[in-house]
Amino acid sequence: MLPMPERLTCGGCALHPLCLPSGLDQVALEQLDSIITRPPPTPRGKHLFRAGDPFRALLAIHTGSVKTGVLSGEGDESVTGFYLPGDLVGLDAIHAGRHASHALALESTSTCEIPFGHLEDLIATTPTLGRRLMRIMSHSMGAEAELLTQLARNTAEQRLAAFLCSLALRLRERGLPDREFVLTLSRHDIGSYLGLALETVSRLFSRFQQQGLIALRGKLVAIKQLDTLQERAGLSRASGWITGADQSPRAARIRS
Amino acid sequence: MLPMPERLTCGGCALHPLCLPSGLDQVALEQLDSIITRPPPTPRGKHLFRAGDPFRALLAIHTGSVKTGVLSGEGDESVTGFYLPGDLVGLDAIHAGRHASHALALESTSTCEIPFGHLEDLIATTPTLGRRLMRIMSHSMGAEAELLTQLARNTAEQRLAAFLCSLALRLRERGLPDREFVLTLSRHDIGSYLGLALETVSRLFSRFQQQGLIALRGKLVAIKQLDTLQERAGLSRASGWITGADQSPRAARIRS
DNA sequence: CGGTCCCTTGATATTCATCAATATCAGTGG
DNA sequence: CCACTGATATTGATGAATATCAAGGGACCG
Repeated sequence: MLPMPERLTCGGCALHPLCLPSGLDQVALEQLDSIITRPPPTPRGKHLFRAGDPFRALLAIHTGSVKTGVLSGEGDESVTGFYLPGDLVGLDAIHAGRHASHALALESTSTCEIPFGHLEDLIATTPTLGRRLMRIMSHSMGAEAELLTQLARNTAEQRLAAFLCSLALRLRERGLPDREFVLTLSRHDIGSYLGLALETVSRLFSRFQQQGLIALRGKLVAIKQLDTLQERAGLSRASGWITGADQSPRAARIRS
Repeated sequence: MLPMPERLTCGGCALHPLCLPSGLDQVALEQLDSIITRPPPTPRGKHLFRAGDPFRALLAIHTGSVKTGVLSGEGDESVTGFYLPGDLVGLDAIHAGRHASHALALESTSTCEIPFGHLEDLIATTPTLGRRLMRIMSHSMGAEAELLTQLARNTAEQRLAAFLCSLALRLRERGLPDREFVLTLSRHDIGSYLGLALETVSRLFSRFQQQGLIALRGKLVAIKQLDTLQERAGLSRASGWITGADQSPRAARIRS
């Protein structure tokens, strides 16, 4: 069985099960293929779109990674999202028909462009597709809410540990190496995403390394003890485990 | 012109322009009416649904207010959402078919129940309705992202000021009194929502009152100087205004 | 009344942002 | 190949914002 040469169809894409086409039948897949285009890859540091740009298409990450963010009055960037292959970028712009945030390639990134007008037409005749998109949006809302409680309630250590755990999980879902990978986000970006100063991120990385939870070489990270990292993230407590001594510096950050 | 007696139809509802039916034609409206039910009001302190419940229907708040939240392992509640009339609750449960959070009535609350299975059927034949729902979800995602950057980057004062401003705005959109209203969320809930201790919320309320920005009598709040409150929220800086001296205690909470 | 819940205010402790100095690395051009 | 340069990362010292601890005051309710 020789592998077929890769074709630019959703059906043949390895990310199929995670991305928009998941669960669609053959007919719907072909319709989707007919409206999707694959622009040339965006090089590292270039914008996919900017705040204020009219919203024309959803972007599915094919390879690479992307951050989204907004600029404050002084020009500081707040990182609001971090996207991996199979993720859909731009969903929050549907409402206003205009992007409220910018998106920037963290490495050379290839995307599938899904013109939204065409997608809406397709949805009108293919309800399955609409259901799929709604589910993705619902999922995305849940993930955002989870991040929100992370930021609101947890210590810096818990946030960073949770970030690493969730990243490892997402990489595994995509069939990518999940115990050793390159952090395409800088320390600064991670801090901005998690609401921490870049120095705090750096210090925590160092601490985790000293404690043998991870190994670091520049932007390359190796997860050594995912279980301990999960405990540090406070996830064990959320599920009601009894893990002996409470590891967290405070019993609870927000008193009840 | 005597007012018609209120009928249980979306077309006759004052919240029409904000809620799901916005922009629908007469036919679609009647279809929507045919699947929506209005259960008896939920009294203050009672649950609309709990975490783990199967997802059956979206709830549109008709009158009253609702908070959503999750429970940590120790039973502490994290408030994740705050809903007013015209808002749709439960969108994040579509994906999993199960509620990840609970919803609790903050006062006697009347809701419109929209069975999701029926709604999906309706959407299959009425694309306008699907578009409307997607826009609502997109809008909701944007709002969540905004809250997220608020929590990640701003001081306690900025968060609380922003909370009050956005609440006033939402009340105005709904045609409700927006300069004087009852806070149905407790100090504890507000703190949990904004990632602050209840004492900090209380202190900030006192400070705002001393400075004449608001007037407080228990849960009753009167907004005295919305413009100053907006400055405190850091919104003026985001839009690039030049307001003279920088009011914030630190130039920027996260260094660039 | 007595109890409970919610709020307010004060004193103290702690996390983490900020300031600052140095180290590392990638790219560029001599 | 090496100096130069700018971006990025690490590490230490300090201070500020805010959580925590503590005590008391109202309001509501049985």
